Amino acid sequence: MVHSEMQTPATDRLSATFAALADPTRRAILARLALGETSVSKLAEPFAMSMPAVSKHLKVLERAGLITRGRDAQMRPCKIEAAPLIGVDGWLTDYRKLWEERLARLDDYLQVLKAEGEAQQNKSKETKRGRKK
Amino acid sequence: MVHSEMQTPATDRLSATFAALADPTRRAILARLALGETSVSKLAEPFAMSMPAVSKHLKVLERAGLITRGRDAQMRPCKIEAAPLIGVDGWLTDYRKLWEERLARLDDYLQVLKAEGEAQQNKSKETKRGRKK
DNA sequence: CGTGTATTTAACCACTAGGTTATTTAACTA
DNA sequence: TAGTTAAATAACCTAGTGGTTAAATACACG
Repeated sequence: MVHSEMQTPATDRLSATFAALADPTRRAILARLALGETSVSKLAEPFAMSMPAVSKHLKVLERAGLITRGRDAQMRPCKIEAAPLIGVDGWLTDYRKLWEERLARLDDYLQVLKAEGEAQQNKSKETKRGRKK
Repeated sequence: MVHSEMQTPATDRLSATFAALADPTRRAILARLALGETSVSKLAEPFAMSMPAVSKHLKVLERAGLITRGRDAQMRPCKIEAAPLIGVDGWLTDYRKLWEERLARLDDYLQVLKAEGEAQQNKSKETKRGRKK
């Protein structure tokens, strides 16, 4: 029962998107591309790294669907694609209430204190440790 | 001549957040924690992996600030933290116009977005050759 | 043709990431 | 004191990532 099976690290779309965005160089490239299509050389200019390194970053972005590449003579103009970002936005939607609720609670703090006995939320409340706040 | 200088992999906050979110197991853990605090064992239950593996995932989430851990007897209840997600939301804001413009132009694009969600479409329409400038 | 330009690919290296099993720490319980 | 439970740490393995330099590919032009 050894570990003869290794799983693919990030095959799904969302994982690929997040992984691609997890690098500051790639995010800078996207920021540049948000202004318009550009060649690879132009993209590489601001960075203190070799062209092959940039080329690899572009490949990661392309495989994540965050950019597409065309052809203009020797140049391969890169264009940003919004679809994966929409995916991130959608994923984030499920968690927005997390901080929006918290802000709302700050506003209604007095009422919360008042309505302490009112049991509207029946989430896991069984761990009764004396946690004073 | 040699390459004895290695760049920081992902020290900044946003990179750490994206890197933490780039794993389906960790996103599942976050989804579970969005419902309320839970112990590590409870978190590990749905996954076909060992506890140390889950523990490592939790450490990644913690270092990204996405969770905090308390203490309740032997258990270390994990709690989701919204701050890094707000950071992602803020970063995304700069790119929202990218697809909102597009939505304004093609309003049936909404249906495409709704219909997909898992489909990886490599549409090769609109590959217009750039011709000479 | 050959030459210059733009970009990718190949081969390599150090380090990281995600998993395992085995061991250790920490806190409750009898 | 020992025993049990919850979780973390240690040591290890394999594959992936981010960078390098050197060579290969693709295209335009004289």
